[in-house]
Parts: sequence; structure tokens; C-alpha cells
Amino acid sequence: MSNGELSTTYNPSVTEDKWYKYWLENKFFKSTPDQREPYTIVIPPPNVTGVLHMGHMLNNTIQDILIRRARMQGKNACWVPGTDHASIATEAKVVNKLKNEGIDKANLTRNEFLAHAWEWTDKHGGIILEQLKKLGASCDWDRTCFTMDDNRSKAVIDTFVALYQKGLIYRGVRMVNWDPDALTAVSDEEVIYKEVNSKLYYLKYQIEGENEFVTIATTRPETILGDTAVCINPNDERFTHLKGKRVLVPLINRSIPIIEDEYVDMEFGTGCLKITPAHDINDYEIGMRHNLESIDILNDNGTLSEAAQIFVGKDRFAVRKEIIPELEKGGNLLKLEDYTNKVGCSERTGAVIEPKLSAQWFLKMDDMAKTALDAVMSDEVQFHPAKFKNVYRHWMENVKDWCISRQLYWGHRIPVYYFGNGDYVVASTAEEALAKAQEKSGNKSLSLNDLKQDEDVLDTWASSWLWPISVFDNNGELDYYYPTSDLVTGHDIIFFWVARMIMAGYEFKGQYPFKNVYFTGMVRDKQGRKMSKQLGNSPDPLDLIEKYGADGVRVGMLLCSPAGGDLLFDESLPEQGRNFGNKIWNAFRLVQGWQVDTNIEQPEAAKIGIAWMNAKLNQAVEQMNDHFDKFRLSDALMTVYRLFWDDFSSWYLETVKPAYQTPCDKATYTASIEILEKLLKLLHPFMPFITEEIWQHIANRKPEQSIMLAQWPAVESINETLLTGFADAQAAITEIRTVRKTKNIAFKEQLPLSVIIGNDGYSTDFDSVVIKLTNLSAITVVTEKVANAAPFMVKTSEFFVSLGDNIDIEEELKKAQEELKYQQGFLLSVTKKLSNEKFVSGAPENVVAMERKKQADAEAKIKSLEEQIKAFGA
RNA sequence: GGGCGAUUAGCUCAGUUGGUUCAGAGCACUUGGUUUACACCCAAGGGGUCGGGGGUUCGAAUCCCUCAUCGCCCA
Repeated sequence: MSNGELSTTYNPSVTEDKWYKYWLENKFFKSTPDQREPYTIVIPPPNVTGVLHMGHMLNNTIQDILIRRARMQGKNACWVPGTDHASIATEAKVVNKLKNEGIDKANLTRNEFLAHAWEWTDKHGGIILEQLKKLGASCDWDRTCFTMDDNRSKAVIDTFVALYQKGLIYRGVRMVNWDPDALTAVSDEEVIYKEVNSKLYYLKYQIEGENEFVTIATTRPETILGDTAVCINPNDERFTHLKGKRVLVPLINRSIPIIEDEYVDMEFGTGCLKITPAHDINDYEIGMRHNLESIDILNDNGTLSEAAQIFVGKDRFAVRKEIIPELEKGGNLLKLEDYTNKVGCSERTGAVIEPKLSAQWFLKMDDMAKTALDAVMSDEVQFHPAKFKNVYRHWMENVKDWCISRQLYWGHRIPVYYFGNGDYVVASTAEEALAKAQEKSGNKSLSLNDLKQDEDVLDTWASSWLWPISVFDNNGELDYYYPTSDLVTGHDIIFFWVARMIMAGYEFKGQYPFKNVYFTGMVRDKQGRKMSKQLGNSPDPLDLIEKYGADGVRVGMLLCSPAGGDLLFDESLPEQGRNFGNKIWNAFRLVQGWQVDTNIEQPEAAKIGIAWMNAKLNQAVEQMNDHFDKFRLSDALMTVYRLFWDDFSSWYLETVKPAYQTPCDKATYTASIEILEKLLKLLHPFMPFITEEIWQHIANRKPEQSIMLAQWPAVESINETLLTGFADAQAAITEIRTVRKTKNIAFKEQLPLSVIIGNDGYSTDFDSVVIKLTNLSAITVVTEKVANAAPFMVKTSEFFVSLGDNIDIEEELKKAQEELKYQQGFLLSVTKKLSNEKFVSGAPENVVAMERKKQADAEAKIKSLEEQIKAFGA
């Protein structure tokens, strides 16, 4: 095949789909338990509501790199894909969709609503997974799981029952974060605090039986209707006279006590605090301490309830406006101040969260949290980067019981069954529940109709936390694949998900769920803004793939992704990835275009080039392995990037390539192909498509010979002497090129080079390479300085490019003098160091030896430069 | 308000136990280039008091203190 048949630019769009299909058809992604060591990743299941965004691209690129490398290392690589039902987000989407169709959720039964939700899920739920295929994700698709499919649901329900029986789940009335739009409690982690400009209202409460007032400050004047006390700090001398008295709530004239609690900040507002236990978490706690009544003035939808007495049925924000003129009329409004405070909003619906007292199910966290904390602090589970251990510890040490119930339809229904008088049983199925209920009540005539299942569903994370366990069948698979190897996820869900999976792992399997957690950063735009639909600053990943190829995008993602740090994405990155693909493509085109002539001998330069390239390759594999072990994936990529671009393309290929239209010897051709194949293997985890494309061009391969299944290169011994000698030759080559450039000497014009070999040696072994790459007529070893030449030094060896009439004495003299000055300064600092007795006695031997060598080298250079300057006639 | 982390070249970031390779990489930039694999390219360059100040040490980007700025998490 001549390279005329291959396009000069690589075109990903014609190869990527082809190879993905090929891999799928040959079931290369499939994993079943066998004798090999397993390497397992469970995907962080994307929401069924979502579409692929840049965060997924990053996350899944990383997982695919890890899984492909593990596969090439001969491990049984298993990447389990799946999706998450995302109860509140999905329910909100479905409610919205129904609203647009004129259907009100309130008019639907649970089952009718669920039918709509399932329809929605079936239609949209798999979109992301399909999109991941475009990225090249090598998931075992036969294992695709959904958090609400039968097996996963059973696991969640059984877990609830087991934890309940262990006494870890309890029902309690607690202050929860209430989302008045979604009509459900949400977890602390689902509340986003936003800074808003609001007002601080100063309100006067009349002291009962007196004509005196106390003033309190609040941002939420409508909540006064739920006040059950006014609180002062017992140490506040301004209010000593108020102790033991009562005040009247404005407008409704309810008499409430003045209580004392050190919680009150004497500096803030007026130093008097109104207490509304039903609608503020701190007030609730004070209320508990002082046995205060809680008056819940809000309905679930955020309107005022009968308990408020006035404004009943009006939304809390409307009341906040309307109550002000009333207070003013009653003489209760002292003043208004502008104020910025943070308001909690629902992550899902955006609604302002209302702290609300509510009966919910809770899971005790203390013991589980302790085990999970120890696991991470002792590095039994390793975090990458480790800085997240701190964040994790802080949360774990302050963990609160987990509110696991949600007032929604979409999710796993709580397996609690009530029968008569609020009594209940907990069981996996209604039938079991009935049996338990009959026993508990002693009433054998109870029937299924007498049981009423709890209306609520479980928090989505109550299924996600089981994910590394529940995705495997318990028929031996779980034992083989669990614990999994690595987890790759965003650091934003360290508490939601990672912490809880670790808890679940120890609680249910007695072992960690994964050995390593790789935290990715958040993908931001060039200006550091989070990517969002509202801002419109997020590129569509599929458009990017279309434009730059999946390989290009993968490389682009990785180029800007240090572990855990946010990454500033911009299109120059996938562009760089695409360019790299093109570089690889053209290097291949060059090699495969060579005509092989078995009769010609291998040139010396080629022989050296091959030996050197192999040494470089081994060195790079060693470095890459180290980077992979430490989860420094962008460094691993950069290592192979430079190996391919700089060492292979710019140095190796230039060294070995035959002159234009001349054939290549057999040995060089074969070695070049072997080297290229190794490089492709090292690149494969990062760029699966182009590597397979070229791999298949190189030879006719059977399916089982796919590069996907090839062995990751082993590290062979590295010839250090060769690397050093070649590096010296490279330094000389660069110097010669500079001479050509500054003197405007065309490459075609041959030049003679002379060398005086210095005391640390210059190996003439590499002369053939130097001659070829700089087009020299000859290299001559001399003992005297050469006149009319441009001099330069590599280490202590002196080189002379003879220039004849091209020489500019003035300029060379100036250069030499500058260099002399620098070397003298350098020598001075080294000498100073060496004459410091403390340094010589205190520093390690090798460091001192190094300094002595620097000294000797500098002295040699100075001597040489001085002679040179003399020769120039100065 | 509490905690955590960061600050290194124009930009994004490495820099592992203080000491060869310690001031680096990629991109960007400058200059030159149709040397037929690649202009999605080649070659050669310029560029940083390692946020400020203080300290420990023979030696600090690295350890300690302090100030400044920014970011994140929690309340």
C-alpha cells in the first residue's frame, strides 16, 4: 500500500463508529468471573433525567482510561454501567411535563403518576448511556443496571428492613428542609444557600401589662405569627429588667414568655431574638431547651395555615409584604434596614426551603460514620488527591442522622405497613408484613386490606449507596468483583454518595466498596464559571466529538484535568487533542510508506536511533506506570504525548528515515514498526479509536488481536549510557542548528564540524546521527581550537562549526565574553558553597561531590573561554 | 461566623522525603522555514525575586509564623 491511499489528515468520523461496533460485536467489553485478577469500576450512575454534559465526559473518559489499561495489563476488567432514578429531579420533570399537558399531579393516583414516570424514564433514561458509546466507553453493557429495576429495588427494601431490625432506623419528628414546591423533605446536601438582598425588620413587641416595648430584628416578619417566646442573653445587662416578664405578639396579641439563653448574640440586631420553634432550626433547639410550644403556621405548600390566625391561605412571601402595613398601623414597626443574608434553596426545584417540623424516617449514622471515617483516615480506602480526606473527616465527625424519607411517588416505597392505631410493622413484602402484623396484634383475622403502606419513598441515595454491591448478582459474582477497584467521581458528591457507599460497604459486606477514589474537579469555562445551561457556556459534548473526534476530546479533557482541581475548559484543548491524533496518523503514514529493500545494509544512524528509542520507550513506560499508580493521569498522558511527538517523531523518525525516494533496509523498517506498535499500546487507553485504526492498518489481525486486548508493554532494562550520550548529541545538534539559523546558512549547504573532547567525554558513537540531522560534511576530533569557526560547548567538550568567510569575529568575541562572565559568577557561587565548612560536613556526600564537579566543569569552561577570547585577538 | 485549600512564565498547571536532573511542562508568544509524513507542521528563541514580610537551616518553591488576595465546603 502506498501512502497515497491514506489521507494526509486523520479523519476520526470514518473510523470511530466502525471500531466501536467491532469491539461490541466481538464482546470485548464483556466480563465474566474467571481465574484472572478482577479490576472493577462501577459507573457513577447518571440521572435518567440528564443528557451528557462535560462533567460526564471527563468522568467517563477517566474511567475508560483506567479500565482499558487494566484490561491490557491482563486483568479481568469489568466496568458496570447504569442509571439512577433521581427521585426528586425526575419527579419534578415529570410533574412539569404533565403540567404542560394540562394534567395536575394532584389529580392522579400514585399508580397513574408512576405510569407516566416510567414512560418518561423508558424514553429518556438510556440517552446518556448511548452518548457514552460515542466517547468510546468500554462498559460491559450487558450489565446495565437501573436503581429502580427489580434487583436493585429488592436490595434497597431488604436493606431497610435489616437496618430497622438492627435498630438503626427510627421514625422521628424533626426539623427538616421542606421544599414547598416539590412537597417533600430534602437532605441538607440538597439545599443550596444563595446570597440575597433582603431587609431586616425591627419590630416592637409590647410588654404585657406595661406600656413598654422590646424590639427584635427579623428578616421574616410573617413568622411572628408562630412566635412562642422572645429570648435575651442572660448576661445582657440592658435587658435585666425584662427577666420573667411576658410580651404580646403584634397583631394577634398572643402572650409569650421572655426567656434567657446564651445562644443570643448580644451584638446582632437589637440583642433580642424572637423564637419560632416550628420554622427555624436554631429556634427549634432553643424551644426544646425551654419546653416551648411549636406553632406551625405554614401549610405544606408554603401558604399560611389556620394556626397563623390571620392571612390564612396566602403564600408566605405575599404575607411578608402584606404584614408590613399592618404592623405599621399598629405601631409595631420601628425601622427597616437593607440586609444581605443567605437563603436556602432546593437544588432540584429552586424553591426557597422552609425549615419545617415533620415526621420522617431517619437512619442512625454514628457507628457507620466512625467505621467509614477510620477506613479513609487509615488509607484502607485511598482518596486521590488526599486533600479530600480533611473534608471527609470534617463531615464525618459532625454527621447527623440521615433523613431517608421523601414525600414523593417516584422512588422505592418505604416498606412500613400500618394497621390500626398507628401501629406498624416493617417487612420486605406485603405478605410478610401481614404475617408480622397478625402476630404483633394477635389478630389472626387481619387481611392485606387492613394494612396501609407508608406513603413516602426513600431518598435516592438510599439506593445509590448500595450501588457497588447491588449491581452484582449474589451467585458468586459479588464475591469475585467486590470490593471494586477504583471509583471515579466529582468531589461535589463526596458526602451524598462516596461517604455513604463506604458506610454501606462495611455495614453490609464488612469490607470497603472500592480501594481508590479518584475525585475529579468541576468542569468550568475559560473564565472559571461553572458550566450551565442558563449561561449557555457549556459546549455540547457530541458536537465536540463530531468536530474533534472522540480521541481528540478525550485528550483535551485530560490535558486540563489535574486530579481534584477544577478544570477550565476551552476548545483549544480538544483541538490540541485532534492535532495530536493527526501527528500520530502522519508518523504512521511515513513509516508504512517506506519501500523495503532487503539488500541494503542498515545505516549506522538508524542502528543507534533504534537502540536509543527503545531506551526512551522503556523509560517512558516506567514513568507512565508510576503516574498511573498515583492516579496522575494527565501526567501519564503528557509522558506519552512527548514521547510520541518529540522523541519518536522529531528525533527518532528523522534519524532513521531514508532519503527521499530511497528504500529502507529491512531491520530498520521492522524495528520501526515494533516501536510504533508499542507506542500505540501506550496511547490506547487515552485514544482508543485511532490506535485501533492504525493497529489494524499495520497488519491483518484477527479479532482477538485487537489492540484493546494487547499486552501493556513491560519495562525492560534501560541503557542509561546510551541516553546520556544521545542527549549530548542532541545538544550539539541544537547548537549547530542555531549556528545555521543565526548565520543564515541553508540546510543544503554542508558544514564541517570539529570537536575537542572534554574531560567528561564526548562519544563519537553518535557522529552518524549528528551528521545526518545537521547535514555535516564530517566531524573531526582535534586538539587545537579551530579558527574562523562558531564555537559552542556541550558539557566540557568544545565544538567548532567552520564558517570560512561567514565568521563575524566581533560577534563571537562578544558571545564568548558574556559566557565567560556568567561562568565566573557561577564558579564564585559554587566555590563559596564549598568553602563553607558546615556545608561540606553537613550535606550528603553526593551533593558535595556534585558541587565539586560543577566547580571543575566551570573551571574548565573558563579556561577554554579565555583561550578562545585570546585567539579572537582580544 | 467555623473549617479547608490555594497563590510558581501571558494562560492552565507539575514540582513526590528540604540538596544532582530545581526553577519545569503544555498552550500562547517571537523569529525563520514549501528540508514531500504532518502548516492540525518543522526549527530556533524570549519569558518567572516561586503572592508580600519574617524565621528555622550549611542550604527553602518545598518546613514554621504572619499579612494579603482568591476559591471551596459547612453554619
